[in-house]
Amino acid sequence: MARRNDHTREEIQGMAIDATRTLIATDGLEGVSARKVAQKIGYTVGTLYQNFENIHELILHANAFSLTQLLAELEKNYQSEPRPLPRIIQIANAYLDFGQRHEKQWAAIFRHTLPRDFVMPDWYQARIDALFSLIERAVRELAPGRDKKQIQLASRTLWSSVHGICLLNIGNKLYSDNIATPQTLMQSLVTNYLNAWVQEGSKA
Amino acid sequence: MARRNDHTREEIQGMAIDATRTLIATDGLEGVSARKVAQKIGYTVGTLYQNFENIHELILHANAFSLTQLLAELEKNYQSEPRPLPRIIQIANAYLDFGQRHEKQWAAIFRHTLPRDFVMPDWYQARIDALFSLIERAVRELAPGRDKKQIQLASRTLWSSVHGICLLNIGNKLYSDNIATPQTLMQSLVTNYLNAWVQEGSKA
DNA sequence: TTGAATGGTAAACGTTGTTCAATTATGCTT
DNA sequence: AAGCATAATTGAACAACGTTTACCATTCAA
Repeated sequence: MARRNDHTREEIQGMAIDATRTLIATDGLEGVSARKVAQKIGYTVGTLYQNFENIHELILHANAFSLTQLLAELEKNYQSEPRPLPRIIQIANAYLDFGQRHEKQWAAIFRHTLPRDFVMPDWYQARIDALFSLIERAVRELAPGRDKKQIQLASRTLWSSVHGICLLNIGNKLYSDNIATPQTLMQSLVTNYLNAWVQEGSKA
Repeated sequence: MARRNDHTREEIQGMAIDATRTLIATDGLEGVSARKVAQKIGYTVGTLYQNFENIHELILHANAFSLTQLLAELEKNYQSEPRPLPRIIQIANAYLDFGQRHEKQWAAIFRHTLPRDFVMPDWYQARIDALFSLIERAVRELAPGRDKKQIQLASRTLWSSVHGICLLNIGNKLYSDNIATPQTLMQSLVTNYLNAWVQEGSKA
């Protein structure tokens, strides 16, 4: 039954990635398995393993797709707000919002652990870097005077923190007290941190 | 061969938890399996499953142990420094330090995902709460005038952020640029955030 | 038309979590 | 002391997992 549907190698890969994405979206990362993906695209596992090194590569492709989506949404928020500080707040909230709307996908990105010997592909690392450079760009416009090292430091600090808030928001969906919404935490973090950081810079 | 070594139920449980802890310490969370734990304590899987509901309960016990260790170290740093702000910085650094010294254990705590139907036991949640209440206590002493809601908000924000920095530090052990150490990020976060937060409070 | 190369399958291997009937050792009763 | 009930322990089994590979079928080139 070879070449049954005359699917290109690229087509099969695309179908597999799509199938993986929907599996993640419905059942989370744990719901993904080679056999399920294969069955979803009408092939067998063997075929899958001729198109992907292993299942991690497949998941990485699915996650890269989510990262691209995420990046696009953040970029949109970047452009819709010219004032530096509100812009950063907006981006942080968009990040939070994406995590809430696509909880499974977001979790899949950051919970997926690849084996020790697996080297992260360049095309994947590039997407991570793009995320960091977006926020770095926004921070730079907030304080154009600071040197590169300082801006890097601040953006990494800020983004790690933003990420931490998202993480705890998803993990424990608690905060049963309906006052402290994740948005409130985010607001508190970004404004306080950046206000002090800008002040510290103008003092020197 | 029943009751081979006359081990109490409690003894077997303790042995299993210990074995799980060392497995985590050496091979990480992925290195844990029911059969490996059973073999390490000289029993078979069947016995293990008479002492634990499932493997998640076993891992949870191992992680609870790590949490207790962590809490003890943070508490030590709490008492060794009376000034509120340096104290918080010290606790945050101790958190970071613990994550670096016990990387596998730390990762096991926060990467372990329990199945959807699994209800987190009280004795486990209690340890998480203890962590949060420690930092809440420290923040309260920094700004005794603020009301409870505001202190809760600030400590949750702060701790989510501290956690985020730890997380990205462990995940990507990069920061190849030897300038931005995680300690530097931590310092930047805590001082800037808390300085602005204290100021914001005295203004009202 | 034959031969080589490719596409695809199905079965196998070792591992995982989990269950359970069968066996064995113990404590209690007679 | 003998027998019995109870508890502890085993080892095999099950389904699902990632991964490999021998084999078959199809296409293309010569």
